[in-house]
Amino acid sequence: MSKIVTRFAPSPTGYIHIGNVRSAIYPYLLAKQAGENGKFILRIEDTDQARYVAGATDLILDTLKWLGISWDEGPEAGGENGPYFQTERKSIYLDWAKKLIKQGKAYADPTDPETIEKYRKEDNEKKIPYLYRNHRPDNTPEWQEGMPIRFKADPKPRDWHDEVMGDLHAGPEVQDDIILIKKDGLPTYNFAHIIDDYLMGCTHVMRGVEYLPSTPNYLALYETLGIEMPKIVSLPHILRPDGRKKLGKRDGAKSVTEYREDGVLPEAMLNYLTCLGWNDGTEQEIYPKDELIKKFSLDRIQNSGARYDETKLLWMNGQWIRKIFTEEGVDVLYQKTLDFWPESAMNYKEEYRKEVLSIIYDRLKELSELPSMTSYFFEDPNINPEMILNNKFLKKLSEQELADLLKLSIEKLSDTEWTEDVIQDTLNQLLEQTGKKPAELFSLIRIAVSFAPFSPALNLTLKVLGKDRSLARLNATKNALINDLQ
RNA sequence: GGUUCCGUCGUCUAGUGGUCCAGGACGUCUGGUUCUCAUCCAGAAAAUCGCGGGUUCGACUCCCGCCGGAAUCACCA
Repeated sequence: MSKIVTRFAPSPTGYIHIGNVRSAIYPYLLAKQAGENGKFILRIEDTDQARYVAGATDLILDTLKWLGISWDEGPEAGGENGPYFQTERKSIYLDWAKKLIKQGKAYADPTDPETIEKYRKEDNEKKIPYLYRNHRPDNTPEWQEGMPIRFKADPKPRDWHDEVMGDLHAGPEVQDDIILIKKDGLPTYNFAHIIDDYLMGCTHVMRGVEYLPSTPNYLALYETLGIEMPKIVSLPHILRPDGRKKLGKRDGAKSVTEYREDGVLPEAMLNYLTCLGWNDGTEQEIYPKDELIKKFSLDRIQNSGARYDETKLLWMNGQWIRKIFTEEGVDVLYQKTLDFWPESAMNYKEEYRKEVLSIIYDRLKELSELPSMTSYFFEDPNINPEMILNNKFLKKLSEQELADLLKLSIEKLSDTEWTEDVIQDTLNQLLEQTGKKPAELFSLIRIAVSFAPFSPALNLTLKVLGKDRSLARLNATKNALINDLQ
């Protein structure tokens, strides 16, 4: 198998959001698929000092780690091709640019921004496309610090192959004298990524389709630099839920870590995002990471944009919660829920929290629902007789009748051995004895004990709650009903 | 405006000339699982395959035109 080196090269301008994580996931998957022959590099493109956000790099690292995406080379990991921050590679780019000047393929540009702006305006007014190469100065000075360096374009028709988009073509009119080195001495993305990808041995350049229009310029650069072109992989956009536009921060694209706080599992996130715009041709929906790595393929990446659908992500999260519980057990799932329990749960033993988790897990879509779903297991609920009296199954019964039913239930349950099976037997006997429908008796007991809109199966709820506490709550509710009567 | 890309159920998608009056999943609706909310199971509705022409015995699949949408045209990445 041939070597595969991919990279994710974010700029530290903020958090990673839903719309752009995929350009980290896909290259990671592809590199891992190659096993020993694969390498995934993380490179920080911090050449824009104006947009630089302190702490953004940590945010990026944190997000990738959470998703389970590890890098073979890059910040923290190190590697033989470092440094991995572009600002620390400043002199490398400058050397390459100077070499190009010497060969007459680039030039120092003394033109001030105002003049450039004027050219642009004039061309716009004349309704001709603005191309800087039409305004190329005749005599260019020796380069000195503080002066940008421009590439001397070699405009001609360009054909290339894109692993996702297929065979592509562009005419000379899109090729221009792009800036290689800015006046602050740092390179532009256009130049830096080409040098870095080459030096780092990248075999694939995976990035969003927004770079597709500038690819002809890159092609020209590869050519004059004498660099073998890596495979180009253009990833279609992830679209806003409400339209066809690409999802960006401006449209409220949530950061990936925001979902961590909501209790979305990284497994589900990775699964959902990978399958948004990619599938293996089968009807499978749920893929663990190792399977994603094994099955991922460039040629099955969709070439049109995909609408982001949070509902499906949440569905998938529910699937993953259940999958982890049934396949790996409570303990594994419990470890993932640690940050989500209500405060009151901390007064209880871990074993108890696990018991609670075992009976409510299949109702969870997001882990953040844990507190509202489980609070009555940890603190006594407020007794609210209205909830019983207005219940659709119970409102035809009188308060007296309800109190009597509770009284009888308390008596029977007091003599019951507290296991789920025996509790169920008792409940069944109660049904027979009272002649009530399950909808009536069970609803009554369930509400009396939880005052929650819903709960797990009654026998399990009682079992986990414990005998003393169940009976105490039943009594309290019964008394409240009786007080109401007087 | 120039350039380029894209176009199958509401959404994500399968489909590479006949097995497709188009399959799966999410969502929606209905029913079932001794109470609730979910889960799970069963079922339903939902795509004249953007439109119009060709090619062909036959097209969602190939060709042309049109329309629609998007991206991009920075000393940002």
